[in-house]
Amino acid sequence: MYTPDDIDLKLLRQLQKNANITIKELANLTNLSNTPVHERIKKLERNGYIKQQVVLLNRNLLGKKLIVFCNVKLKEHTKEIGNRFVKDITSLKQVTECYNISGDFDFLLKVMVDDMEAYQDFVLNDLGKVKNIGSAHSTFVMGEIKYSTEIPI
Amino acid sequence: MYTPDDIDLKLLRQLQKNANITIKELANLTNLSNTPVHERIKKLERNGYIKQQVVLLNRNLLGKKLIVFCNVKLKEHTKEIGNRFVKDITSLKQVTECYNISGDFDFLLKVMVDDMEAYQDFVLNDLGKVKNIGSAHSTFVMGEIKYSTEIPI
DNA sequence: ACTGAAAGACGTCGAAT
DNA sequence: ATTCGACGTCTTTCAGT
Repeated sequence: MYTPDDIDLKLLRQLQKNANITIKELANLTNLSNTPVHERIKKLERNGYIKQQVVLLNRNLLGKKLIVFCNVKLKEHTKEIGNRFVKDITSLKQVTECYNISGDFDFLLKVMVDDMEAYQDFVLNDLGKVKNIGSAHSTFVMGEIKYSTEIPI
Repeated sequence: MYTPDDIDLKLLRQLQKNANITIKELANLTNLSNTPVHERIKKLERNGYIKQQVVLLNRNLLGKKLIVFCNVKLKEHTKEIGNRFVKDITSLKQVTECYNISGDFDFLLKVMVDDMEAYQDFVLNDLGKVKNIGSAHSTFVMGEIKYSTEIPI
């Protein structure tokens, strides 16, 4: 098992802020030359520390004005029913995040849609088709204060 | 104001899945040559549709085993107190997301830490220093079912 | 607005230390 | 494990349609 050292962590911190940065710039920041920087990044990728490289889009410009956190409780808590729910919910593209949580509810969904009408449609046509949902409670996002994909390292 | 057409949307869908894809590959997918693909991407960047290019890291490998959703209610709801809270909370690196929400609480924080001990430390030393918090309720993540940065377009 | 090709920059690899 | 240098590929630009 591979453990990143301080230089690796420095590279990861830079890359999760801006993946466009060139190897040459990273080499300057770490006082190394291209090759070791390149090899370190490849090693971090091979070992699963770097999962993916993506662009982040502006959801408002693309019409996705509404985020809703939807708390869901299942009717029963058997393994089969849980697995089925996970499979169904994962396939819904409006559900960008889903967590199994502690407390009064079983799952927390982050749902991204155009507007309130689209959310109503989501609840009726998408969530409505998912079996064994006992209850659901929606919390509406009025303002996005902070959104970061950075892991605090 | 610029509005993306179907080809632009196709490019955006690809790029938010994988920003490593080459312009040549995107050109093949859209039956275009390099130049228009390159120009379209630059235009989408200039117009703010593409905000950022980042790598996504594996939080578990980096020791961030615990995510907590923390619901916060302020003591008072004046503009000054709200602004101050936003400023304070935004500066905390463990708070990766923060939303102003409807319902019994005012804000929902997504907090990422190593473990329960680190969360206790966060609540006492970081959240504890933020003024005007009336009450806070923590929901612990037991399992991450889905996490995607993709905007559903 | 797109094609095709040319120029330049960058990622990538091998030899050497 | 790092440096240097060379090669190949991709981004980027430009003339032409």
